[in-house]
Amino acid sequence: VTDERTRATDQALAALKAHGCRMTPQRRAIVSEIMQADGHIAPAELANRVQRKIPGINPATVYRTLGLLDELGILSHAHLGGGVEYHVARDSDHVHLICSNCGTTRSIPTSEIEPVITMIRASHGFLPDLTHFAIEGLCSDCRPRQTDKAKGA
Amino acid sequence: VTDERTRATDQALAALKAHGCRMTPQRRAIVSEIMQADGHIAPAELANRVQRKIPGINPATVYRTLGLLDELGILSHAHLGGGVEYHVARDSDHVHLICSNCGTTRSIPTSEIEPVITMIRASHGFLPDLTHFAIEGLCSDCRPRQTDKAKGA
DNA sequence: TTAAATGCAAAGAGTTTGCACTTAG
DNA sequence: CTAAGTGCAAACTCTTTGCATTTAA
Repeated sequence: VTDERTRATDQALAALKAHGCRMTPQRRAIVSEIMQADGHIAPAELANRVQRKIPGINPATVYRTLGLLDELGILSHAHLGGGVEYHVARDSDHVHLICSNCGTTRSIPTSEIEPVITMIRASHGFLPDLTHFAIEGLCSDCRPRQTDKAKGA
Repeated sequence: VTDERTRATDQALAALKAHGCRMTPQRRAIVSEIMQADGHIAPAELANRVQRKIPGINPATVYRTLGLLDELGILSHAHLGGGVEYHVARDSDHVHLICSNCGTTRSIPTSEIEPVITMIRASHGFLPDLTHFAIEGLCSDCRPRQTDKAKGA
């Protein structure tokens, strides 16, 4: 896993370079840190983590870098429960299911809900990007059992 | 429509009263205003509207009243694109589709995506509440035509 | 060298909170 | 009367922006 992330970091830095951006220690730290993040991370939290490694770094720099990486298509952002979170763009093919009761988050690959997308597109002409917003609901542990049979009452 | 909303306002006020809350001009204005709102409204926007009618009213009062109504189950909130929005709880059986290109918002009744809910529940044991988060995507106007045939390329 | 990038500090939006004052019941 | 409700002001979180300074190339 470490290797993958190191490589992802290098690729992102290379992409920045290719775009004519300069290579600063701050950017290296920010990019490295977001690659370490497990899936997605809120900007403020990322700023905290980076600051632990590069004490002097300013939140504004983190925000600017995130925005830049988003524009370049290296990162994407999604609206999860607690606000916006960033993630590696190529890792965006999964949907977040958040349990409104216990707060547990699960990810499922977009492919598994492909039929959902097809269905909404067919009936409403709308092509949903289900990765952009989380889906809240009740996980199997928190869901009352009878829901299987009687969903109404 | 006016009648319906007047009645909804009265019902909400009655519910507050039944809960032992006092009836103040501020509350009357806030409840009335949210019933006038078309579907859902952001707290800050609601505060603005109410302030136009009761000039002296304070945003804090609006936020407190919204929280109260949410706790009582009269209102619910959903995470749409621009943050949290409140709506009448009993009007929550629709899903918001937001076009990421033109910003247009459409609502579709939950019943129309019932199969989606069933599907996710069946395959993942997760009972989604699709009304709680918006679904972003491309509307029929903004969606490239070829998407109908070749969705990959 | 020199334009890009950073740090800083201020501003901003949206929301929450403590506390004294007001007012509904 | 008296506790619930309000207004006010301050604080708070997260984020953005202008500008002087630093620094990568």
